[in-house]
Amino acid sequence: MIKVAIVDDHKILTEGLQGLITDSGLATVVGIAHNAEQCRLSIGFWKPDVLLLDVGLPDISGIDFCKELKEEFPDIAILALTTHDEYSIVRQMLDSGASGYVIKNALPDEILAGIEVVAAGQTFLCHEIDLLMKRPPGKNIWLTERERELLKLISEGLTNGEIADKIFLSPETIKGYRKNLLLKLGAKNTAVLVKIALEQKLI
Amino acid sequence: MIKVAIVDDHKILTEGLQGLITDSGLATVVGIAHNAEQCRLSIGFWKPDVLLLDVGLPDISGIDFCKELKEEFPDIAILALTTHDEYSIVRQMLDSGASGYVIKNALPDEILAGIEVVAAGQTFLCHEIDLLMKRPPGKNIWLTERERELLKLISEGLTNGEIADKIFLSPETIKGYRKNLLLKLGAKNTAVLVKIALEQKLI
DNA sequence: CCAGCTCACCCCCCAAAGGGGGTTTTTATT
DNA sequence: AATAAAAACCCCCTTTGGGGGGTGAGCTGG
Repeated sequence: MIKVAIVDDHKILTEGLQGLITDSGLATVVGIAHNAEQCRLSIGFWKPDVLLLDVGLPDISGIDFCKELKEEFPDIAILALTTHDEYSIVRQMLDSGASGYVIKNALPDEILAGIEVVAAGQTFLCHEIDLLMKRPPGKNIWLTERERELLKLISEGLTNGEIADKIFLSPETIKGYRKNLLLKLGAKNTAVLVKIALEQKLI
Repeated sequence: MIKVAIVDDHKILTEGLQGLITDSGLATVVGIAHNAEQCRLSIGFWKPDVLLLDVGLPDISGIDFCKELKEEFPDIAILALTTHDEYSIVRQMLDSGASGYVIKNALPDEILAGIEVVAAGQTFLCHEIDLLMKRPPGKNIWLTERERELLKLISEGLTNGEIADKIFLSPETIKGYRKNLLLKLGAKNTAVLVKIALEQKLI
């Protein structure tokens, strides 16, 4: 029997999930946490095979928490369970060591299928996310470290000069990055740039 | 016995909720819909006393749907159930006729309490939202129709001149609005303005 | 009735952003 | 060894934005 632990701050959802998983006969729920801290304290006792992990935790980003868990417990398969359907989030979760990704409005069966597949050591994406990840390249935006950093500072309202001072680069360089970001995201100006950045959760 | 219907696209959550409500003995679940269209078709048969309504429906905005339902069925008490904890969303839901507002990570008991209170014709806000709404004025941002319109156009990348042409005002007037928005939202420039607008869900 | 708000309008001035064109060096990946 | 991509840098020129002032009409609620 597959041992599953759930980390999600929506109490109603975790209860629903627990019922769903238990009734399926596929797995047992060995533990539930409503934030990362609770999970850290208990996961050693639970010893789950699969961890259902929400991305929007109250205390820390699910992406960072996934990285952290994978370092300490590389044998636990992590299945992301979240509302976010943006390429950037999915990619970051998978890069952080998640074995699968299921969105919350998927069919209950998909979650069970996901648990089964990742427990077997394979990768699982729910239908909608699978389609998303397979879109023609260019449709899904991906930025470099530097670009993401710049985008963050721009969205915080820093001017080219201020950014230059902060990260010890020439203002002309910042200008270059800015132009490139406008091009990459297909934005007409800073307003649209910030809008797309937030909508696509690039920062 | 209070008759409750649920409209939410998260199937796992609706199942969990159904169990929770049924087990409480407080109410019965007379129907579940996963989008607005399903709800429209069935609500006449269900005749619920209380409708649990998600704000993030796949087909239409929960705010608009709430307005629509309240016009056709003014006797049904609507209890918003959502992840959003932004002032603007709460206020718009209440203005649209919702009798209560509960966030999804509230305790299950709060949802039951909410159902009971709104069924009795009163207003209910879960603890967190109650605190939010009672913050000192000025802390919660509220914009006029015009300001929201301008903010939307700005975030779509239109320049003052383009906006002026579009809504038949002088570019200088648009400039005035822009200055005022920066002041009201405490933004340093357009980048921050758009960021706050999206974060606070003002548009 | 008048204080307070919204909406609309106007001026000047300079800093910042955006469009156009470039170059070089480092660092992966094949 | 060759290619490609990322990272850093540079100049010119025009448009847009943001800071500082200000005006007046119209509506509303104490």
